[in-house]
Amino acid sequence: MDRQDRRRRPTISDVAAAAGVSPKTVSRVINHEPNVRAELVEQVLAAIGELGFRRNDMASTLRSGRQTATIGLIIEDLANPFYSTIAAAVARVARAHDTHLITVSSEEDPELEQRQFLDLCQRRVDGLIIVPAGSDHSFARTEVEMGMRVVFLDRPPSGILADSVVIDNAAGARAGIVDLLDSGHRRIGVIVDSPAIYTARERLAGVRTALADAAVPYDDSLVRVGVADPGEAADAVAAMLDGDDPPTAFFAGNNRIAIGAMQELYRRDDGAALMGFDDFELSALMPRPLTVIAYDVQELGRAAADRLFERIGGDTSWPSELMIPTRLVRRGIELLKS
Amino acid sequence: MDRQDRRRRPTISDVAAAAGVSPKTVSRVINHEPNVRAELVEQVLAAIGELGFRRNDMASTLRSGRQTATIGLIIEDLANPFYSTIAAAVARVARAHDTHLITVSSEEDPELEQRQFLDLCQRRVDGLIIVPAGSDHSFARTEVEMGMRVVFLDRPPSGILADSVVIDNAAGARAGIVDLLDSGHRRIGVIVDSPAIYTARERLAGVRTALADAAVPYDDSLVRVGVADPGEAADAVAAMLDGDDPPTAFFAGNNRIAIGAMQELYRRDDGAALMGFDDFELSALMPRPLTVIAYDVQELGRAAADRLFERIGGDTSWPSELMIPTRLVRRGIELLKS
DNA sequence: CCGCTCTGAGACATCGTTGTCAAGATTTCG
DNA sequence: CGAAATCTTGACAACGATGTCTCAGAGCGG
Repeated sequence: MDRQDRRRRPTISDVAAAAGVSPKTVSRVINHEPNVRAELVEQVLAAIGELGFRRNDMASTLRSGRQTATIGLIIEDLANPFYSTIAAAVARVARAHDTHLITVSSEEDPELEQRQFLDLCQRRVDGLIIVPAGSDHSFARTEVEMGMRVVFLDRPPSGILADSVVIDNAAGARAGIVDLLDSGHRRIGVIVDSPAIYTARERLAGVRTALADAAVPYDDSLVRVGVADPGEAADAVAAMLDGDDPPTAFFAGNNRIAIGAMQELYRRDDGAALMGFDDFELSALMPRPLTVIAYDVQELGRAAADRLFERIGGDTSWPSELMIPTRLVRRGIELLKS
Repeated sequence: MDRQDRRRRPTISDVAAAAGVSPKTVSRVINHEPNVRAELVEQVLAAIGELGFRRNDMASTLRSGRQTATIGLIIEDLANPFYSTIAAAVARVARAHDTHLITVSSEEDPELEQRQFLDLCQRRVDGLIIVPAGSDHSFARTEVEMGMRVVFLDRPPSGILADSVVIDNAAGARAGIVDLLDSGHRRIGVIVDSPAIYTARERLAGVRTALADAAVPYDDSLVRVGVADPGEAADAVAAMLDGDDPPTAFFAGNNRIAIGAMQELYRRDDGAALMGFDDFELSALMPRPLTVIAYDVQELGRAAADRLFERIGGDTSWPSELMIPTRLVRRGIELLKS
């Protein structure tokens, strides 16, 4: 058996010839158009089976001007559970619309993000969901003007007017702080990521609102921004605990920070309360159970995909920003007193 | 601002008109073909920028007969970390080949799997990686004959001759049993999934080989097949422990079984040794650390993608079956003596 | 100054499919 | 029974891009 001799793929014309009809009639049959004699339908179907014909979707799309039934998703890294959960949710919605999903990773590189975006536009996807890596998306403007639908996920767009679906970061952070205040804490150490990051900014804003509402003074020595990894978070916790009038509770602005903070508290066997933001796989299994501001990651992806398909379906209303609510998940804070 | 008036997407002819050249010349410019006067190149590029032209890849592919620079991946469920890890690995390889990846879920439904497969063929992807859900893939034969490259992942194909990349299940299971035997265990309870499943079959075969090599009789009362979930696994463990001459060690054929077995042993505070197959996120954090036969899931995806791109690159050699080795990861079995 | 090669540019056909239109065949119904 | 309505079918062009071919003009040797 010679594995080289691959038959040429039969075209609609080959089928037509085999069935003794015109190409157009074959087209009618494969598209289930009415008004074809039953006998001819049989012949055509037989020829299709015989030859193993399969319509070339690209040619079909080109000619008919129909949608490509493909959408794109640009995320930072598919190996990250946060993003793979989103991808799965988007894929599920896409399938419900008989649409395929092309997922690409931007690897947090704004330049790559832009290349991937334009690439997918060249493929004429019907729409794009993008978790922004860069901070300027004006490059997308031309495409949007020419009909590309774009939904921004987890972070709002900049330099362009478009739909977005984000978590209600401010409200979540606020609720977390309020909960700590309700437990009687007055000195709360706040550790967040760089304010260059949208989510960090929003969460810090929520913290300030909660403190202001409770008339608790905002103490700069109890706030540390720009913390990027667990190690730095641990250091920040240590520094605050070693200061005068140390905090009795900590608010960790994301899960990496929560892990670092937890480690330091655990190491010192310090009983301070800890509130995290972002739930994660292992949070229930940390050395001490961790109470967090959680949200439904699937919902995030689903909502963005739903919005995108509304657009694809013809919705031309003004761009909207949809906020996914957060909820406080309490996990045995009492254990922290041990 | 009227959000309805989306400009028609400019075509190569529009650019040609704007630049005062022929469409072919525009084509030459965007494809970096030689022999175009520098002055004209400038004009064309200016017109492209002006109009926001972006080549229609579908039309380009259709005419030139080039590849679509897209591959497909059919998995069971993207939300499952095993599959998302594979998807990420495949995507990485694809990107290195400037190729996009369409990932679809078969949801373990053989019929859906077939539909998805044919769908992707219609899109003329350059190749497909498939984690088989069904047990007969002869439907793929026609496509393969007509040039579609297909690589089977994690399970070999049936009803068709094609490349596959699988884990060395038999050798892994064998190594696990040998390890238990070396620790002095002679009565080993074996619990595996349904033999209808390739991996379960292979693993059981590996177990038998190891026992035979060590001249340990194969005791039917110590083997339970067709165990599908943790609950059943726990029951199986219980039944064996309650029997005459109970096992001193257990071999769990997959991670769900390991979890169930672990729960039952923990519940009874039974000190029997436990060996799992498949590593998983939490295995280091189980009530007791779990020793497992592990393998590199990323490597699995990477190897399959590499094979696929070899094929796409023109390799027409006889189909191969590549085996990914396993390794034994020991995690404080001594703790089990507690 | 002639014939030659080589370069740069466009005309045209074509990839595989489908929208449009027109023509012949058939049915319907007054 | 004949005109109108309907059904079937195919010819043709076109979607947007590019491969092939042709041709005008530049450059060059003798």
